[in-house]
Amino acid sequence: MIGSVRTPTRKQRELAEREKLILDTAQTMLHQHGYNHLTMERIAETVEYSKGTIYNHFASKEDLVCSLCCRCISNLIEIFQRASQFEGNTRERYSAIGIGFSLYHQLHPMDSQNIQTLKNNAVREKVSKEKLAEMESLEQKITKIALSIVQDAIDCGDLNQSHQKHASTIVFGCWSMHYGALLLDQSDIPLHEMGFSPVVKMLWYNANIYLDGYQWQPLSETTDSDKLFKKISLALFGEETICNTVL
Amino acid sequence: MIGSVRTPTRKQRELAEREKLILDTAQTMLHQHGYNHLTMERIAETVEYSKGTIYNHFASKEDLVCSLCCRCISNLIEIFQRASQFEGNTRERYSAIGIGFSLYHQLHPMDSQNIQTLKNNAVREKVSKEKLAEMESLEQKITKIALSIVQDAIDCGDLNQSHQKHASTIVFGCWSMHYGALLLDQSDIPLHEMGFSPVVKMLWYNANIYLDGYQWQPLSETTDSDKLFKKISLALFGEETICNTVL
DNA sequence: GACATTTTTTGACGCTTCGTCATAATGCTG
DNA sequence: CAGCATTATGACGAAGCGTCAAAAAATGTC
Repeated sequence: MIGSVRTPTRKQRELAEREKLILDTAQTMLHQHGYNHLTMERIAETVEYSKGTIYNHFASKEDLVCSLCCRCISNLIEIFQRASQFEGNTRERYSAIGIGFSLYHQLHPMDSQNIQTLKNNAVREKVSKEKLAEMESLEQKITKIALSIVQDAIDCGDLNQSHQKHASTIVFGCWSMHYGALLLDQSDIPLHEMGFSPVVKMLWYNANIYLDGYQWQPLSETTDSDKLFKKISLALFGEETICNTVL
Repeated sequence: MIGSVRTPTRKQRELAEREKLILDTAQTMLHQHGYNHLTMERIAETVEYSKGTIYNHFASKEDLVCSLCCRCISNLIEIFQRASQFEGNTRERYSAIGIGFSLYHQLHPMDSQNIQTLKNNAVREKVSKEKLAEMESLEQKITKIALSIVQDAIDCGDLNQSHQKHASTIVFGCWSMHYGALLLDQSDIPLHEMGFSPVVKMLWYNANIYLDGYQWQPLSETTDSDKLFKKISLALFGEETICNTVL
């Protein structure tokens, strides 16, 4: 085990590479043919290793999918980090997180479905303790980013001091609202037919109302919301996003 | 096919009874041993019919689970109907829906998980078109109840006329917030360890803030929220609920 | 380079479960 | 009760998961 910690040995690099290959392959298969068509056999065939080798990397099919899920959450975390560093007041920075979440799911619906898959009990039951812990620690990172912005807002007076004890409740409110909206969007409920507007749009509107409810300054009345939305999404995702996003 | 429409024949009654028996059995097994331990074989054994007979009732395992889910949603609809008839102003009636939702999931977490199971793609993919349509039509009923209260509020002035065009957005906001909160609660994320309050409590608080954001009269400042919560939960679920519910 | 030892890979195999369908059992009618 | 129609049965084929003894490759030693 020479140099096993300091620098990755050639072997370790090869292993990591293969793991990536397996994950990439699985992701593609998942995207193209759905969960039920994703089998360990087929993955093995495609990456040209045997099933046993795949099982050297992942304890079960569910573990593999959980790893995919972790990658997706990591991507989301990067967006959250960019968002929290958005140049603007605390309300804008907090909004940036919401928009980041919302647009990530619009731009990468498949990733978003992966994450959702791991909420299912049947799947979850079969994931190893370790992988599950890995995923949960990632999820906690996300809330920490959000919470730190709320704290900034309280510290600088954009949010009234009296809300100090509700800081985590504010985070939970936005989190649940966004998460729920995403899931409703993802499920086959025909929202449009039922008279609902596009989800990204409703979310942006509702998040503003909600933060106004907390009197988080500056209130949305005093702001050009549409312009702000565009500015933030540009900052987070760059030019091409704007074209694809309806608001 | 004599009398097949007018009165249910003995045969039809027997069929319906057996269907109920199968569903009850499946539900119990699901509650006690989880999704992965629920097999058609085991259900058949327990109800003392053969597998083939089970398949005469349900096209697939997923169809069966979807039927379970429909029963759960029906239960929820009943609660929503009671809530919408709560004696009080429009804001209280709307709140009653939210509380009904929230407490239903607290009191029947297993039912709530059943519903959630059907959001999973792997499961959904295998449900027959018909069953899926049945479920979606139930889900639409729920939103209609909510929407009608929002409309009442606009008509009577509790909500400003200017929100007319956002009526469905208000419904969506509450729906997503509650739905998301429930799912976060259900997943194994250790909310308490992470510093969050009990979900029912946070939901009630956040829903009030959200509706305040829309200026839905009377605002929560002018109300004893705790008392209202207890009054509504008593009206919806009766005495025993109060003991089990922390707020 | 030849041989021994350790590590990794392989795919055949056992097991579980789904869903089907030919056959058996049961019910109904004249 | 005989013949037809409906319903129930469980053996069976197919698919997929995860294992493990054996084969192959890599590594170490002289």
